[in-house]
Amino acid sequence: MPKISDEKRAARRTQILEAAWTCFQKEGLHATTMDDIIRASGLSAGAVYSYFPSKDELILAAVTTSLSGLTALVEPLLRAEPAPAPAALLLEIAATIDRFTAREGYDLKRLALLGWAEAQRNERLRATMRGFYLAFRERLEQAIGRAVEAGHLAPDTVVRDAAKALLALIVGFVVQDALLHDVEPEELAAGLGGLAPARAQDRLR
Amino acid sequence: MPKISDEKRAARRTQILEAAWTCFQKEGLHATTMDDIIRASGLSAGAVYSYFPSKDELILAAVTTSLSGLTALVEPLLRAEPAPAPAALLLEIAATIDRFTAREGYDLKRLALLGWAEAQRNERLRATMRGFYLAFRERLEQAIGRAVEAGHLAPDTVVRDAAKALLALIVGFVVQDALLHDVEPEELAAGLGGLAPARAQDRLR
Amino acid sequence: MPKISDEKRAARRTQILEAAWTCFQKEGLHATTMDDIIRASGLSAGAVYSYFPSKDELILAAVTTSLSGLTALVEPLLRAEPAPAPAALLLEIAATIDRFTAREGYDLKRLALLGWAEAQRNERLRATMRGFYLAFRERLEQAIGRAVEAGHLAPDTVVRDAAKALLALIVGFVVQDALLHDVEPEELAAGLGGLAPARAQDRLR
Amino acid sequence: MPKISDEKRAARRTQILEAAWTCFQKEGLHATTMDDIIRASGLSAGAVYSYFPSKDELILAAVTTSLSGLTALVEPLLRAEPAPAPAALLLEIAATIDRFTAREGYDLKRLALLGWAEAQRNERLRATMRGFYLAFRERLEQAIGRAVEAGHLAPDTVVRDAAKALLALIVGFVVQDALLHDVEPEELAAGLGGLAPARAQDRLR
DNA sequence: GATGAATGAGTCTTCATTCAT
DNA sequence: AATGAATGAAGACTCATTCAT
Repeated sequence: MPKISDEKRAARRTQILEAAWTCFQKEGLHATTMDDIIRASGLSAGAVYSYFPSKDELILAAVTTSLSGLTALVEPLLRAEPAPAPAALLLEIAATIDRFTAREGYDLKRLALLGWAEAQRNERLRATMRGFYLAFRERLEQAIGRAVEAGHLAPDTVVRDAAKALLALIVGFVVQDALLHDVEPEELAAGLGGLAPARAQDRLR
Repeated sequence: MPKISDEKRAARRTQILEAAWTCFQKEGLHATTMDDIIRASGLSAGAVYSYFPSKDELILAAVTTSLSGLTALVEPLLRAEPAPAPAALLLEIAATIDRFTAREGYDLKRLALLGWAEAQRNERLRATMRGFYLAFRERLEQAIGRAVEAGHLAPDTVVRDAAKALLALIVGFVVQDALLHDVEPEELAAGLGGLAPARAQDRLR
Repeated sequence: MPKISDEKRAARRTQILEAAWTCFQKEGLHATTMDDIIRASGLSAGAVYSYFPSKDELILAAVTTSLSGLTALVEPLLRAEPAPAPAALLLEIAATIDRFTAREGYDLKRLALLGWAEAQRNERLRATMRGFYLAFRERLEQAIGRAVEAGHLAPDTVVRDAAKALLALIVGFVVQDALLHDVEPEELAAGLGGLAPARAQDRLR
Repeated sequence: MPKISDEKRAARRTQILEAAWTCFQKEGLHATTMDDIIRASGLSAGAVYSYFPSKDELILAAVTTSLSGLTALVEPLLRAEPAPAPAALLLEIAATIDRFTAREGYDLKRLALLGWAEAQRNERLRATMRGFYLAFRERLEQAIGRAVEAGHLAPDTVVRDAAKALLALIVGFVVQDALLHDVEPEELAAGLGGLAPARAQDRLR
């Protein structure tokens, strides 16, 4: 019988995670010290360590949680009926990321950049992100398949390739906006439309 | 006269930079210690510090140099005559990045991810990268303008938006391949073609 | 509750300060490394740094504390009733400094010399010492004023000038004894008496 | 047969010494790096090291030279005929120090403070300074003896004690002015006069 | 003789983590 | 269970001195 209830434990976890999240995107993953997080969380060092055994674990949890949150938000868009055209889907997803990002104190885009960099040297983080992005791309593939069925795309579309391009557009939007702060979801979607070949013979393959 | 010749100075600089470059992408920017770089360069601490006054400066130089190298490689593609269609241009650029990356010991994609993350908290790096990407996007705009003139794209194409989308595709390719290692330039280009709307009314705007 | 009591905190602070004090006068301010002080204090690096955020701060604290200690000792002499003649006051002050200095392990005179040198390039230390010496000289002025009233000195004595001369004698005693180790308070006081002009016309002004 | 003449060698030595002197009093003995001195001297590292084998040697030479320069200046005052009263002598010496100090770029007082501090841990410097101050005090004794003979002081004056007091006044003036910047030679001399006992029974001994 | 690039031991300081209370 | 003081291994950087050219 734990002295504190499970709900309280979960609340504490969230409290710490949000503190970490805030610190991470303000200072970066490495420049953030455990002391920063401890102070921001309002708990003691011991308390924080009883929830997360190491800084790496905290990083992993922060990134994973934020990824999950994003998934939950984007998922409905992928299921939308009737199936949207890719440009419309891109618009919705980018706009959702923007909205999510705008939440006070949290900048998902920044955290994404930090996570990608960290994944280069953190085995577990890399595996986790890999899994997430593969799953996400699969969902994109399905959505594109439905767009083909809906007649938005040509029947001979290679959905796997199209999903890769669409994922590139999405993460590329995140990077570009994080660095340049001048990309609107609408511009991106319009831009994709603009890149469509005017002549059939210009289509590759 | 122990005053070292300019070439020798430049050679030493490159020697250090390559050591840093290698270490950075193997370990990440922060996990790499100056001692790592010093040992990898084969010089002494003092010598390294006489060429680069701080680790930050070394990071900046490493990222800047790699960015410049890439620019030099991509530039000819942007000038190609006759103007290529966007998908073809994307293919060429992605393939060039791949080839550049494949150079022994250097993985440009990784370094790019690390640089973006670092730019979040390094003022000077951010400014430098910002300048680079803005300039690069402008070149993309010009190339797209020429593609319009060549009849590859519709006359009413908003080149600015199209350039944003194209840049997103390129950096998105870098991220996706760095994380998933399963994206080929050809697939990306084909995917872009596949995303082209089958029906006119699906084009945004 | 590992929250340490205030007394314990103060005791630790003193412990570190005494370690620093000892090291400083044995090795000088700059030749003393933080590691010397850390080892002498019996604590860890982190512990020492949690009490004093930098070496400079430790130097400042060491000098300030020793200055305060001296002030506390000398203050009663300045208030003595009836007001002593200057030579007697000088004797008492010098003897007090000697006694303070003789405390095991601490040589106030040495620390004073080191502090003066350091004050040349440490802004805050300079300001602190300046404040201390100005206040001390003011107290000397008051004591001299009372000596005039007591009839020890001529009514037309310029107390401000006399205080400057008296302060010079005191700090000059410190320097001379630190360098030559052959000056007794009694000799100094007698010497001041001996310097008194035998003829009225020899008095300046 | 040396490649460069003796005069040139001496000139180089002076050039280095003056550079060192300037740096030392601007930055302090320890904060001054050999590189500072090397750059200020306009010579190469090797050249400087061929004249002074170590930084300590340079410190010793700088202090010694400045002490000698001062001696040369003060010596005539000590020989003055007819023998001056102590207050007058003090005035002259303090004024000379002030004038010497005012020479562009050189602040003898600062250097004196730095030298005293350094002497605490530099055996050779300590010995050198000790010798200088002992000799200087002896010269003061002689001057005071002559003041007694001239009738400025009482015949029973203990010249040795009086010399100690006079030396204290002089070095105390240096310290006080270096720290507070508000002591004029005239005030000091007048102050000494003011401290003379109004009543015979106040004289110690 | 002269040069100044190179050396590398040594400095101050930080910070993830632990554990006595 | 909780606290936060303490640990100590590293890390970035400096600088007196040397020596190949």
